[in-house]
Amino acid sequence: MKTDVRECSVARTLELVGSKWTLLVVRELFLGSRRFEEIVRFTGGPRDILTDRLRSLEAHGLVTRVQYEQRPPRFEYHLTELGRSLAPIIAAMREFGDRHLAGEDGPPLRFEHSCGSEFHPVLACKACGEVVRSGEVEIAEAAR
Amino acid sequence: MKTDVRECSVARTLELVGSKWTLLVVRELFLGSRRFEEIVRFTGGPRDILTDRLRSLEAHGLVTRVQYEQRPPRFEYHLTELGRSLAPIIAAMREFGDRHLAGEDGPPLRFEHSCGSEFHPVLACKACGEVVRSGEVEIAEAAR
DNA sequence: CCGTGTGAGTTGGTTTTTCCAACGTACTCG
DNA sequence: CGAGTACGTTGGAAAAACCAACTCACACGG
Repeated sequence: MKTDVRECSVARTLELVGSKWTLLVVRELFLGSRRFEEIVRFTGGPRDILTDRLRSLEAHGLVTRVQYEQRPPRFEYHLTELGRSLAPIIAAMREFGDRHLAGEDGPPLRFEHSCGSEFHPVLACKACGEVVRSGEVEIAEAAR
Repeated sequence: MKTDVRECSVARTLELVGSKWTLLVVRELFLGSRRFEEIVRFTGGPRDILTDRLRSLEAHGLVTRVQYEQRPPRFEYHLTELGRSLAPIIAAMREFGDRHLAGEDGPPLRFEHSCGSEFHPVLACKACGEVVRSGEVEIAEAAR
């Protein structure tokens, strides 16, 4: 049996953020959580796994761990520039969830854009600048 | 210890597509694979797990399993409309991978926006429609 | 009509991950 | 002093993933 695994950007990205809890950690950091206890509380993930995910994100340069207190030693987690560039992935998931798996309660956190109104992230097409809705993006070509 | 897990669209989306191999199966279907053996070959995933993922995607209405031959029984997998609306998620992951984890080979997946040009996702503010740059989004209120 | 091949799984057993509760450490506060 | 908080680590159980081999149903070549 020939095994002809496709090397692609999607697979490579999933290697960084594809394991359980990782993207929830990232979401939590986007939502403004900085401390370990917050991440535990708001994701609901096991502490040891979350530790592991944070270390892994750190190792890949998506997150920095900063000591903000020496006595006792306390740390904060921040997304790096690279980590923040995961925003479209989180945004696309939010969009999908909002549209197709909506709960009654709205988004748990409110962001504000510099335009003054509440920020709801959506994906836009870089070429035309238009906001993209589900169904407007199609596969163009199957490059086998 | 209070456990105040955040119910959000990201978490709900991850419940559908967050387990290992699922998004690679979806990518494969976007790339035009239809048959089980193709999915096995191109994702490299274990057959039993891939079976499980396909059943799960089917159960959630993201994929349909169609018999295209009775003797011997053979099946095809197709993304449903709902499944195709995962495109922005896959696109965002591809974009991240292309930009930051690039291999030599170009992007295997080409998406097309309805405007006609190749789709590269960027983040925009839903309210004003403007493309967002880092630092333009602030937390308005922590709704914990 | 026999042996080989293909497609789509299923099975049994091993390995790897995850999960959970409890513990440790290093403080602060009353 | 005792309780509480923050940030983990540990050990063992449970769940998930992995793998090779097997099944079934047929098709095809010799």
